[in-house]
Formats: sequence, structure tokens, C-alpha cells
Amino acid sequence: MSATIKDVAKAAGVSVATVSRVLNGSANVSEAASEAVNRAIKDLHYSPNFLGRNLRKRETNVILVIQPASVHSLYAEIIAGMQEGALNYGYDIISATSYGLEEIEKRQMKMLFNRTVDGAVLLGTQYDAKTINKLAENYDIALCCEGIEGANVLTVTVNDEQASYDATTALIEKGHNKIALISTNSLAMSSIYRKKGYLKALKDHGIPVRNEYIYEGTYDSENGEIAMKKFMSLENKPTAVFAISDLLAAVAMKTAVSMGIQIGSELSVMGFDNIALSEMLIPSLSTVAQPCKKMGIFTIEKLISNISSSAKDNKHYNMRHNVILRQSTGD
Amino acid sequence: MSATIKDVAKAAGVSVATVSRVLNGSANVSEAASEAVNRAIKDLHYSPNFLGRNLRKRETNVILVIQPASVHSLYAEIIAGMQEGALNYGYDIISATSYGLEEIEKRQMKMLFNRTVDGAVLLGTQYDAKTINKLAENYDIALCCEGIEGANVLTVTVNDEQASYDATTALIEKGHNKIALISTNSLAMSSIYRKKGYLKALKDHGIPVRNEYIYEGTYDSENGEIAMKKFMSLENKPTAVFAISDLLAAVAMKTAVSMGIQIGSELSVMGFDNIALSEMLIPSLSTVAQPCKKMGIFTIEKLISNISSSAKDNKHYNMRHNVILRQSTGD
DNA sequence: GTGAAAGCGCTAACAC
DNA sequence: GTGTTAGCGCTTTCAC
Repeated sequence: MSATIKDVAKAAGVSVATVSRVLNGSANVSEAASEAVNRAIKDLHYSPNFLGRNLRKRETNVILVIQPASVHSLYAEIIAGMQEGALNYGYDIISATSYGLEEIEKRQMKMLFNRTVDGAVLLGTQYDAKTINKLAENYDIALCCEGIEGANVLTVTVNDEQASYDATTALIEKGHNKIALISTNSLAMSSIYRKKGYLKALKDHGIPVRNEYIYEGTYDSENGEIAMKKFMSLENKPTAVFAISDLLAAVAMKTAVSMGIQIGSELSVMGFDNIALSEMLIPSLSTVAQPCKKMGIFTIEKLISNISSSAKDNKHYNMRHNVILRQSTGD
Repeated sequence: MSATIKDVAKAAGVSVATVSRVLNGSANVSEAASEAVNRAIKDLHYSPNFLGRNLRKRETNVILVIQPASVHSLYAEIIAGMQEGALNYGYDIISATSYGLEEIEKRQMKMLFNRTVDGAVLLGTQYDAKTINKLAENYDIALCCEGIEGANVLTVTVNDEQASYDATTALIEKGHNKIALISTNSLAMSSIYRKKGYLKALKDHGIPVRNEYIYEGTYDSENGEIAMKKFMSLENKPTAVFAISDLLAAVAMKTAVSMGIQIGSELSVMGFDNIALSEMLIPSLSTVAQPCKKMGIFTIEKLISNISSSAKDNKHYNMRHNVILRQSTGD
């Protein structure tokens, strides 16, 4: 069907080795040969088959990033950073969405196992530490955004506890001492540490923890509504709500508005992640920003370095977060 | 490094052909041999190298979808549909974001040219009809969401003109006759046809077109703000605004709110696409929904059919749209 | 039911 | 500066 390197060689009157050389600019090739080859390539509309090349070189220069969600998430920005970072090293980024389903994630990870890609970045995963550690023995893997307790794998996240501490403190400094938390009962490290940070901030400021101010459900948006309704049914209502995700915060805010509550004055709302949605909302949502672009670039650079070296960096890196105050906290 | 089919064959005491057979369930293999092979596979942690397989079979069973944007877009839903559709045929979907940049799109399309994927879906593209037609001679390509005038390539979209006509008519039926349009001066077919539909709806209902009610900029969100400010500075202000994208509508709405305008009562706003953002907004945004999931499934099925057959379907299919009325139009 | 062997398209020694 | 050739890991025809 389509032309191969052999066809080009024949057409140009040279050997396949020479064609390969001009294709890769590897060795010295005479002007004449080079020209002949390039002409043949054009004439035949030749495009090298990378299956052959990749098989031979045992590398693909492609990295797969698996994201648990592609809507209402910060992953798009992170992947953008990864793309930017990868470009400098001649790597391409492809992505797949697992929807947080183990079955789908496993299927997608096959691309790593069957050598279709050189490495994988997991923006949240269903694998446990033991499994991930075993995989990391044979494959180049990075975790970004979401770490796993006990995983000895290259990991890049913000300091979730400190970030959450800072967000809660920001509310306290605005005069709030009745601050509710919308969290999840997920085992995700980010969720656990974000709750920790909230609790520590209260404690450090001498504010007692009230269990009725803490709601733990799932990441599903409806939990924002359930939580807010619960809080607002208390006789002693909170004056601020901190949600560990922007989506939960957004839905909580929408719920409060529908109950006639003035956001920013009567009730302050703080989210987490600074997803694209947050600044589009009316009122715009205060939140904790992760340095997505930087995280993406950093992660991919470390991963590529791991891919091309035998010394594997499996450290956990923390990137600097940033509390952003918008209208939902009265700013 | 990692085990190959040869290693498995040796460990199982059979030939590579037999290993290949049990791997693919292709021919009859004796119980004993099959068991030996499976044991060896497990012992060696063998995972077949698809570069070898794909090279040999001249197929990858992977389809690339290139999306111009990954934030505030409807593509995520479409890709979800594609993934669902592909699964039934043993295909995998990988995606890449071009950010609407020709250079990046071209780089990503190389995966198609170099046979790393079997086909590509473009959710909007920088290629012109001539180029796309030439590519389609040698590669399996589909356009989804956004067609190209003069392209003889498998295309799946809604009927943008009719959809826009219906959205405008919905506003008219609510009693509006001062309806502004936020469109783009892009050459994208969707943009052109959505404007057409708007004009036709006005005409059919005997409403004269006013040029000051039509704003044409780019897809960038700031145009929503510029447009709204322009409309609201007119002495004869529109009572409804129809934007050809939800993002433009959302920003327009946000701008209006910040000007103290009551959305739904004083001013109605209608968007297009029904992106995830739309129902999260306060007030929620009325819009025209594209049947994303269905479009994705349909497109991928047609494309896979093209890939596996010599008869190429290059028709343009229209899917049914759906006007969704929410709070922003007073519903 | 099974094995030997050719070959997918490419790169990289190696020889000249 | 260039060509010959082995071989990357796999599937599949052909013999047996």
C-alpha cells in the first residue's frame, strides 16, 4: 500500500541505510544522495512507519497520561503543561480518561505493558501502593496530583495539608469561626490531608471542632447539595464552608443561593483546585490553586529523565499552592 | 530486559507459533500446551510487545482523537461516547489537544501518518478541504462536531443552522423581538451556519435584522464581555442575547450581572453546546444540546467500519439537537 | 496439533 | 560516504 523505506531507497538509487541516515540526520550523507532521497520521499509521499522504528529502537517517545475525569477538573491544565514539557524532549503526550474505573484504567495501562508508550502518568489511580510499586519495577510511572501512601514512585503534588490549612486560616482571618467542611470518605491522600489541614487550622486558632460541621460523602456533585442543606438545617449555622473540591463548592454555593442565602456576605465559600469553572461562577469562587502548568512540566521532565536513565527518581515532590480569594468569600 | 515470546516458548517447551496461538486463541492448541504456555507467561510476567504485533499485522486498533480545546468544551462527552463505542470493537481511543494551533495539530497527526494509530477523528481542525481530502485518500479520518465546506470525508455534526433557528425561535416565542447575537468571524462552518439560522428565524418571524445587535469576534471568552457591554450601551437595548457558544454566553451573562441586570427577567441569555459548565451556572444557562454521547459512538463506529473495509463512507451525517430551557431564559 | 521460517519496516553495527 | 545485513518481537503460511 504505502511506500516503505525500501521503495524510497530504490527510487533514490541508494541503500535503505542511506535513507535511514537522511531520515534521522544521523551520519554524514553526501549532498547528492541526500537530495535524491528527499526527492524520492516527496515523490512517493513517504512517511516512515514508526512501528518499525519503535520496535527496533525499543522506544516510542510517547507518554500516556491517564486522567480519572475530563470534566470539571484541573487535569486539562496539567496535561497542557505536560505537553509543553514533553515537546522540548521530542516526546508526545497522549491522554485517556479512566472515569475512575479500575477496569478502564487497567485496560489503558496495557499500552504501557505492551510497549506502545514509554511511560505513564497517573492523575489519580485505582491501584494500591503494593501494585504500583511492583509495576514501577518494570515500567516508568509517575503520580501527579494524587499520591499513594506507601508508594515508592515519582510523585508530584501540592502539600495538601498545608494548602488546606492555609485556606481554612484565610477564612478564620476573615473573622469566621463557624467553618464547615465538605470532604469525602475516599481513601485518596489528598482528601485525607485536606481534612487534616482543616482540623489543624481550627486547633491552632483555638476553634473547637464540631462534628455537625463536617460532611463526608463522595466526590459526586450532589454531595455539595446534601452537605449544604444539612449545614443550613442546623440551629447554629456555619458562616463559612470549605469544600475540598471546587465542584463540591460550586454545587454547595448553588444550593445556598437557591435557598436565598447571600454568598460572600451571609455565607463564605471556599473551594479547592481552581478548576476553570471557578472564575466563571457568579459569584466567582475562592479556592486553592495548584500550579497546574508547572506541575505538568515538572512531572514530565522527571519522568522522561527516568525513562532515559537507569537511576530512577522515586521521590515525592511538593509544589507551591496558592490561595485565591474571590467574590465567594466577600472579596 | 522483559520477556519476549521466545522466552515464553522456551520456558513452556513449545514453539513461538504455539505461544502466539494461545495468545490470540487463533487455532486449536492442545490442553497441555496451552497450560504450559499460560504458566510460562505468568512465571515470566510476560506481556506481549504490541510494536511487534502491530508491525506484523499492520494495525494498531487505536484511534486518535484530536480536540482543539479541553476546557469549557463539549469534547469530553463526545470522547466518552467514542470510548464506549470503540470498546465494542476492541479499539482504544487516545486523545490529544491541539489548542486550535495548526503546528500542534500537524504534529499530532503524524501519529496517523507514521502508522502509530489506525485512524483519526478531528473535533475541529486547521486543515482546509483540499488538504483533508488528500489526506483522506490515504488515511482514515473523520470529522465530528465541525464540518469543512467541500470536504469529502466522513462527517458527523448537528444541523447547526436548524439548531440555531430553533434556539432563536424559542426566544421569539417567549415574546422577544430584540434579540442580539454573539457570533464569531471564524470561517468555521458551525459559526457560519449558526448565524444563518439566527437570521432566518428573525426573517421567518418578521423581525428586522439590526446590525448593532450582531457582534462578531473570536471564540475567546473576553468577546462575551465586549459584546454584552456593546449591546448594553445601545439606547435601544436587546432583551435577549443568543451566543453561538456556551462560554461566550456565560461570560456575557456574568458581565450583565455585574452591570446589575437581572438575568431571566430583564434579559434572557441562550448559549450553544450544553457544556458541563452551563448547568452549574447561577442562573443556569439555556442552550442547545448536541447529542455528544451518540455523536461519539456513531462517529467511531463509522470510522472503524471505514478502517476495516475498502469501501469508504465519506457522507455527512446530521444528528438531532435539543434546545434546553433553563433559568437564563426565565424558565 | 505443532514447528520452521519468512517477513512486517526500520536502525545500527560492521565492512569497505 | 555508503551498502550489506542482522535483528527488534511478533503473526502466519506452509509442511508435517
